[in-house]
Amino acid sequence: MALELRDRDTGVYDAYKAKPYPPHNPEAKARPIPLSPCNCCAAHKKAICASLDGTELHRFRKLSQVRLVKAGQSIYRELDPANYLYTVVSGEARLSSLLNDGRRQVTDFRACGDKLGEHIQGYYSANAEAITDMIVCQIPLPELQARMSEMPGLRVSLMEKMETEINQMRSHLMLLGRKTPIEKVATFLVERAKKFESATAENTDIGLSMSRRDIADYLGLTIETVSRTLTALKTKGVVSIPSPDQISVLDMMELKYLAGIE
Amino acid sequence: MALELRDRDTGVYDAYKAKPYPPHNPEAKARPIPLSPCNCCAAHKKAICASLDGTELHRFRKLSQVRLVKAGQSIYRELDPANYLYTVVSGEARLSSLLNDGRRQVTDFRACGDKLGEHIQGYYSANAEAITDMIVCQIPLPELQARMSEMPGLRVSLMEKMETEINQMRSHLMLLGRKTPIEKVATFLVERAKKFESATAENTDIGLSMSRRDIADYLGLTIETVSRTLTALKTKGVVSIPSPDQISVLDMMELKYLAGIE
DNA sequence: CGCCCAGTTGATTGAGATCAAGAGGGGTGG
DNA sequence: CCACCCCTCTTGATCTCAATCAACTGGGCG
Repeated sequence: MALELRDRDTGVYDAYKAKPYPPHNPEAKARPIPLSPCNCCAAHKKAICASLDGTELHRFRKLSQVRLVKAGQSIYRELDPANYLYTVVSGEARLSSLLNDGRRQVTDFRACGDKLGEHIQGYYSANAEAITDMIVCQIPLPELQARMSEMPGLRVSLMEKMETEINQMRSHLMLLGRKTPIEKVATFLVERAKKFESATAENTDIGLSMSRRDIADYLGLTIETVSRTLTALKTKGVVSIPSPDQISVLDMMELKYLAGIE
Repeated sequence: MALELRDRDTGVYDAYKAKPYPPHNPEAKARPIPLSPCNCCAAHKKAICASLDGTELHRFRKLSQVRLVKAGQSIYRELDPANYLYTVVSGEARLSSLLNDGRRQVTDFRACGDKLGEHIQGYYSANAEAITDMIVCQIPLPELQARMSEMPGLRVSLMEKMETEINQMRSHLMLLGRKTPIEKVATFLVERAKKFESATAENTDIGLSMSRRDIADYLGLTIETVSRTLTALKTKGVVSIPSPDQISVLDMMELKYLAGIE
């Protein structure tokens, strides 16, 4: 019968065992940075602290710490005690979960203004790793709780972030469950172009800070399929690929069509 | 080349076109029910209103309406203006999204005490349909907003619901992106057993209110694969299937193992 | 200079989708 | 009450596309 209850120890996913993801390195994970005011922070306007002003912001700033995380380092791991809520100031992070045998699902990429630190019952519910050098701003969770009681706006803006997150996850579920590889890759490129379009004036160049493996694990594909699909898009004249981490969209309409615009 | 940019109009998903999902029926969608106190509501302890007491609860009750929705009817549709937040009192609902060509992703099933009504910028972000006869409690969103400002506990418990939701969605992403059909079905059964175990004393009977198509669209599979996988589990002696909507778990340890306990 | 690793490309395989047919069960109407 | 239909679920046969296996390329770095 085609559909057997295959033993999961038979090495189906040997590729993952052969090349494990880099180990956790808690000591080296973060470097403190001197205090500087929030209102000149690159992430301030997009982050939860945007809802604060004047003295509130100042008090909030004193509770938080800015840290540098180098590319490849872990910010926190699944099942670590959750001590902080993080805001990405610069750089990009990858959120992921693992199965016992090493299969990985990347659940999101987080950039400037995004938060990090989803947790459940006091423990982080995913792995967060820097995929570029990063600056993050961390605030201890107990302090945040206290601040939220005093400043309802803080809780409101955190809730809004969560609503956005839920809606993004919903389309990600659709992507993983029902889209074809071409639709997946096209959707990924369109979303990425959208996320960063405000930054770069009018060009549709997309920077990929993450590896093909990261993209594959985000889209529920293999690296080979991601690579082949990008080549197919290039062949069709929809994109050009100056370098592996640089995609230039030549035909955004077509790309959106291929993405299956919802 | 195997990986072509296939035209999405070529009828790949004809099965969906041939049997469209039932149309929306806004008039018949809900029937008001006489007022009764919240503290005898089946969902009260699990729902967001659990954080209220005494006069607060009474005021809250007067703002909300209880309605009966028959199996198969729509509660709201994606892109409808979002007017209410719902709490499921009894029965079960299905949340889903559609692609243009009819492919469907079921994002969640909601039962007693769960909320309904995720929205973005004033519009519902998914379809909610009753899969059994249901009783739901609806509160107008503007009223809820106002109440939340006065009663912070309400906002806190709504946030907690959202956190739970995000964590469930994360494991759903892992399931859709990286799990095999057996793992998907086993996970679904384990989760379902967990969700309803408190209700039924000690037996591990699982009631399936939803069709095979619903399960397939939830797990990112076809109905055939769901059916075959259930049969495989039965053949292996892990479950018995007294009737299509009734699963009895004979070996919960094995089922959890097959689910790839995260 | 040559190693190493990420990415690409090619060949083959196999799991799950698709296509097709049969079984069971509930509801309706004669 | 039974016969028929309809619809869902199951089971079987076949096919296809993405995974797997494998080889090659090129750029960065010691």
